[in-house]
Amino acid sequence: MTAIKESSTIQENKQYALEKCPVTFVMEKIGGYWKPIILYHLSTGDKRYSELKRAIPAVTEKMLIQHLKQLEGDGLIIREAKPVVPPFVTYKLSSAGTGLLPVIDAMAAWAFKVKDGVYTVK
Amino acid sequence: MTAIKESSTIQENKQYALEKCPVTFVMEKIGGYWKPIILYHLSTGDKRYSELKRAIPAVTEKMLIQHLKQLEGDGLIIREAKPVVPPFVTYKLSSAGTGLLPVIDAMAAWAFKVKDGVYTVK
DNA sequence: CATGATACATACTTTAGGGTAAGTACTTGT
DNA sequence: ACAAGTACTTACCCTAAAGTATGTATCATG
Repeated sequence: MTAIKESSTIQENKQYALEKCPVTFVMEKIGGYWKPIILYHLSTGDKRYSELKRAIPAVTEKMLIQHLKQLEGDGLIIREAKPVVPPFVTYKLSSAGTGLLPVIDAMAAWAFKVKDGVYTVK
Repeated sequence: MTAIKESSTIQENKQYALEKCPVTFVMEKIGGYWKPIILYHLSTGDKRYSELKRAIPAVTEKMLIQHLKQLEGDGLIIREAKPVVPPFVTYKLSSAGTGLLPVIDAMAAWAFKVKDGVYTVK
């Protein structure tokens, strides 16, 4: 989680967009590169950290926890750690995270329409 | 439109994500900072370039056309230029772009639920 | 006694996206 | 003759997000 410069225009614009545009607000939450994928994997049930890692082989560990932490910080997922060793940590969707599933579904529906040639894209 | 390095891992991962995850495919299309906002403004009807500019005062001209070109290139919007001087250019949603509106709506619905305290986020 | 599995952390580098500032071409209005 | 409005373009800079590489703690097992 990188430090942010409050003075930069990009941050001011971010502010503007967040106030003016609900969509941008959502993008802030699920815009990270691997976030939608993580959310998708959690939509099919709770997963351990290592399960997620194996499910998404292309992501690095740094990116995985970074996004998990952000999603947790944003209240979209819930982390549960059993105080055992070796560690046993599970992640699951919160109600807010579950509420995002219709968004994910709408996106997937559009993408599949594109794939099926209903729309001509790119 | 910046040149991209084909060799970079980020591009490889992009490929992976695009194939594996329909949501990421959508993000690619509407993930630009001002794209959702542009789409939103076009959802209420055709707009001239200058109208969009005035409607979104915080965006710079460079960003505005850059994103308009990308959206046009992706087939989400249609550009119509009348060969007159001063120029008269109109942008409107394509059918693919219109098909994205449910996604936008689902996002907005979620954002408003968060605002109304239905979910606890951040 | 050292290797593997668990779930991370941390220092450093790269890259893509976004922003700034300025210029272009053509015509109408003052 | 000069500013203003139209729709861009182009060269350069800066930053946030992504990636690389390596390290940590604890215990069980061969």
